[in-house]
Amino acid sequence: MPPVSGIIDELTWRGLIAQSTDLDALRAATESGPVTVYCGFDPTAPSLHLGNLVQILTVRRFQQHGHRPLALVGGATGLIGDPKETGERTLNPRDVVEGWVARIREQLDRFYDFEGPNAAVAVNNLEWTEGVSVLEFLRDIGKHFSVNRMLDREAVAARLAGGGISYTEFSYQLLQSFDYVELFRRYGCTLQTGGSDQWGNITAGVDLIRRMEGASVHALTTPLMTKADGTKFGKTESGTIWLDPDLTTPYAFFQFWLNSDDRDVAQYLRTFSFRSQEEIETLLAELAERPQRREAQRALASELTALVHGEAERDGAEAAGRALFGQGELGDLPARTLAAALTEAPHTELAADEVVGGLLPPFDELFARAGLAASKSAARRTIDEGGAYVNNVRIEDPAARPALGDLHHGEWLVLRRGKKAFAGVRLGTS
RNA sequence: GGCAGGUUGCCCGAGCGGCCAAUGGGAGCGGACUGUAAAUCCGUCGGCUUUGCCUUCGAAGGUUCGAAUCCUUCACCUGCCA
Repeated sequence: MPPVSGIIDELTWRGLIAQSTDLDALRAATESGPVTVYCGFDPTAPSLHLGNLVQILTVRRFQQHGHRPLALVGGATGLIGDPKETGERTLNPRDVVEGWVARIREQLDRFYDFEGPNAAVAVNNLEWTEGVSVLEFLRDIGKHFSVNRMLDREAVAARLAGGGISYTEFSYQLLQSFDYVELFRRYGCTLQTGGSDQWGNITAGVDLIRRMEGASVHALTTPLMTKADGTKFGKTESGTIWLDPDLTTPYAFFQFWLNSDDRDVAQYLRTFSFRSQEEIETLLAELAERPQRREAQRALASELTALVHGEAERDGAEAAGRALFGQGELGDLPARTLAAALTEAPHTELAADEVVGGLLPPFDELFARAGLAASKSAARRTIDEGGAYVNNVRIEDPAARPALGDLHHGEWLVLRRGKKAFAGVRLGTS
C-alpha cells in the first residue's frame, strides 16, 4: 500500500503549487485517506505536448501517494473550445475530435496506473453532456452562473476588448464546471488540478458544487513554466514538442531536454523528474561544479525520454546522439546504430536509378531533399557559408556529387548542417 | 460625412520612374569562441536549369522603352475636423 500522506509537501518543494483553495483543508483531506483527483485534457490536437505533461505528472504524483486519478479527455469541451486571448478558435469536425480523443486517451495510459487499489479511471465528458437538453442545462446549470463574474476572466476580458467572443466559447466555463459536478457525483472527486490559466474554470466548478451539492471541494493549480531566455516553454524553432513519437521523434525529445539552459534545469528537474529531493540536489550541485558536463541535463533527458517513450526508445535516442555527436569515426559505428540514429533524424531515400556513373545527386539537392535546407538555394548558401558537412567532413562545392564509396555500410550518407542538425540519405536497395 | 496620410520581404521600417530582389534594425540560419550552453564578434538571409532567368513591394487595370516608385478604381488601416 503506497503512502497516502505527503503529496502537498512534495508539490510544495517541487514548486508546483501556484494557487489553491484552502491548502490546509486540502492537506488534511489528502492525509486522511485517498482523494479522487481529476485534470482534464481537451482534444485540440492529435497529441498532448510538454505543457500538458506538467499536469499529467502532477496527477501521477498524486497517484503515487495513493490517491485516485480520473483521466478525463474532453470529448465534449473539445468540441466547444476554451477561449484563448488571441481570438476565436475554429471548430474542429466531430469525427476529427473523436479521433483525437482516442489518441489522447491512449497516451494517458502510459502515465497513470489503471490497476490496483487506487486505479485510475478513464472518463470522457461527452458521456454526461451529450444527453443533457438545452433547457435542462440552462435551468439547472446556467442559473448558477453570473455573467458579470464570467466577464472578469482574463481571456474573456481580452476578447471583449479585442475581436469579440462567440457565445459558444463563452459557455466553455459552464461545461467545465458541470464536469466537476458530475465527477463529484459519480466518483466522489474532490480535487481538480490544472495550469494556473485554469484557475477561473476550476473555481467556477468548486462554486457550482457548493451550490448544487452543498459540498466543499478543492482546486489546485501549477505555475506557468517559464524559461530564462523569456521564450515559451515546450517549443523549439521547429515547433511544439509533442508526446507522440510520430510528431516529435524520441531523438528530438531527448535532445530538447539535453539542450536545456543551465538556468532552467532546476525548475525542470523539480517539475518533471521523479527523483528524490536529495538526488535532484546532487545533480544540481554537479551542474554548478562542472557545467560543461551537463550531467543534470543528461539525467533529465534520459529519465523523461524513458518515461514518455519507453526505455528502448530512450536507449536508441541516446545512442543516436552519441553516434552523431561523438568524436569517433561514423564508419566505425555498427550499421544498426547508424541506421537507428539516422531514421530518428529527418532522412530521404534515393532510388537506385538516381545513381549515375557511380555518383549520387549533388550536395545541394541532397541537403534540400533531406530537409536540412528549405530550398536548393538555401542549401548552396549553407554550403558556401561553410556550415555543411557530409560524413562529418565539411563540404565546399554545392554541385559536387558524393560517390557510392562514400556511403557507410553501402547505404547511408550522414548530412549535417551546423552543429546539431543531422539528416540521413539512404540508398534504396531496389 | 469632410480633410490628410498610410498598406513594402518572417516582424519593424527606408525607398518615391531606370544603378531595386529592394538601405537599416530585429528574428532566423551559418562561422569563430564553447559545454550539442549563455554572451560576444563575423557572415548570411525570395526561387531556379545561377555570369543569367523567374516571381515579389495591399488587389485589379493603365501610362511608359522601363514602375515598389506616376494615373484610375477597389479593399483595409490611421490622424485631424464634424
